[in-house]
Amino acid sequence: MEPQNQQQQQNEDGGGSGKGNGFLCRQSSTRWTPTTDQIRILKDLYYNNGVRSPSAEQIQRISARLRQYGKIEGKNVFYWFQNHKARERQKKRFTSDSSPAVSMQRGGGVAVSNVWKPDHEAFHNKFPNISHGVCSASPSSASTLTVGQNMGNYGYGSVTMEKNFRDCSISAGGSSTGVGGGSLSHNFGWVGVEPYSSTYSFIDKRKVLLDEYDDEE
Amino acid sequence: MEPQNQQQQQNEDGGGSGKGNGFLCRQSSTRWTPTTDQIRILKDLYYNNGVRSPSAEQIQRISARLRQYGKIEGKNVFYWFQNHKARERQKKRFTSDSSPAVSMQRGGGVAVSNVWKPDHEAFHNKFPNISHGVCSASPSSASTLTVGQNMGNYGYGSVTMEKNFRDCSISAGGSSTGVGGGSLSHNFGWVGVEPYSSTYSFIDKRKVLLDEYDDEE
DNA sequence: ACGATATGAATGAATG
DNA sequence: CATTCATTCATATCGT
Repeated sequence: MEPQNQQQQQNEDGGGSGKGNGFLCRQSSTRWTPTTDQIRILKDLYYNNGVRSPSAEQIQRISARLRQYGKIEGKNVFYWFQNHKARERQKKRFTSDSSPAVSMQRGGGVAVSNVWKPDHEAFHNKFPNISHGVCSASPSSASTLTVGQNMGNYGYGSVTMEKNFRDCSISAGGSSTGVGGGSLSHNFGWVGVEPYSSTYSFIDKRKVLLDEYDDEE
Repeated sequence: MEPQNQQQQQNEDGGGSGKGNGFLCRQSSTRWTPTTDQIRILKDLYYNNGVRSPSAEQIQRISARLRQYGKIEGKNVFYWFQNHKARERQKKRFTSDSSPAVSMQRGGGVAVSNVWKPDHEAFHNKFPNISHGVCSASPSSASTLTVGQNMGNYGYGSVTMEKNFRDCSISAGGSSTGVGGGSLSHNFGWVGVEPYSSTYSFIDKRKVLLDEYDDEE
C-alpha cells in the first residue's frame, strides 16, 4: 500500500534501543518498521502464495529470510499476517457484509474488490487465483502451481480451513427491538444502538437489525 | 480546534477537485472531507448516543445514512470513530492525567456539545506491573438520560490482568524442507508452505508462542 | 507563502 | 479471528 511513501528506515542495531532512551536518539521506536523489501515479500507470500496464517515453522523461515532486508522478529511476521488478513476481512465487512455466501468452490476468481485499498504496489498481481477466502479446499484447481514448491507434498487440497463461520447470517428478521423508548435528540434506531442494555447474556440480542433505511450501493 | 464554520458542501467532483493535480482525472481529493451535516450526525452519535466503536453493521448503517449528505464510505466512519475516540482520550491524558490531584478537570479544549460523556478515566497505562487498585466507583455523569444502550465496552473497571499461560512448546525441529526447485513465480520453498496445517489447537498462547517464533538465524 | 493545528488514513501490537 | 489501542504519516484548513 502506501500510495505515498514514508518510512523505510531500519536500524540495524543489535538490540539495546527500545526504551533505553533518554537521549536524543529518538528514532529507534520500539515498533518494527518494515522495509519496502520486506513488505514486498510478505505481500508476495500473501497474495501469490496464499499464505495467511503461517505456522510457527513458516514464521521462522520467513523472518529469517526477511532479516536480510532489515531487523525483524518472528512476532512481526506473525502480526503482519494476522493484521493483513484481519483488515482485508474487515474492509469487506464494512462494505458488503451481506451474507457470507459460502457459494461455489472458487468457480470464478476471488475478486478481491479493492474498495478502499489504495492498491498494493500493483506489481505482482499476476496470478488470479489465490486461495483467498477461507473456503479453499479446492480439489483440482489447476492453480496449484504458485504454491507448488518442490518440498514434496501437497496437493493443497487438505488445507483445513478451520471453522471460520461464526457469524454467518444475521437474518434481519423482524424489527422487534422496540425503539420506542425515544432518544433525546433523534431516533437513532437505524444505527443499531440498543436503547437498553440487557444483562442476560444468553439472549444475545446483539444484532439489532431494525433498519428500515438499509443501504444501497 | 475544530473549525466548525465551514459550509463546504462535498465536492462531488470526479476530476480535478481543488487540488492542483495536473494530470488526468484524479480520484477525488484523496481523503474524505466530511460535510458539516455528516460531522453533526457523527458527533450526535458519539456524544448523544455513546457510540464509540460501532460494529460493522452499525458502520454500514451509519455510512449509508450519511451518504445522503455526501460521498462517504464505511471506512470513513470507522476511522472517524477510531480517531475521535483516540484523540479525545489522548488529549485527556495530557490534561487530567499525570496527577490524581487537582489538574484542571479536563477543561482542555473539547468544547464540543456533549450531552453525556460516558467515558472518563480508563487508565490502563500499560506498564508491566502496576498496582492497580480496584477503585470501582462510577463517578460522574450518572445521567442515564434516555439512551441506555450498551455501547460496546466501557468500563475497564476490572483489571483483568489475565495471563493465561498454557505452555506448549512447538518444538521447531529441523524440518526437512528441501529448498531448491523452482516455482513459477518465485521460489518460496524456504517458506515451507505446506498444506498440512493440521489443527494445532494450541494456537493461542501468545507471549509464549511469540517468543518461539523468534529464531536465531 | 509558511507554520501550526486538526484530522483522515494506515498499521504495528495487543487483547478477548 | 475480531476488536481495540497507540502511533505515526499525510494532508486539509486556518492563522498570521
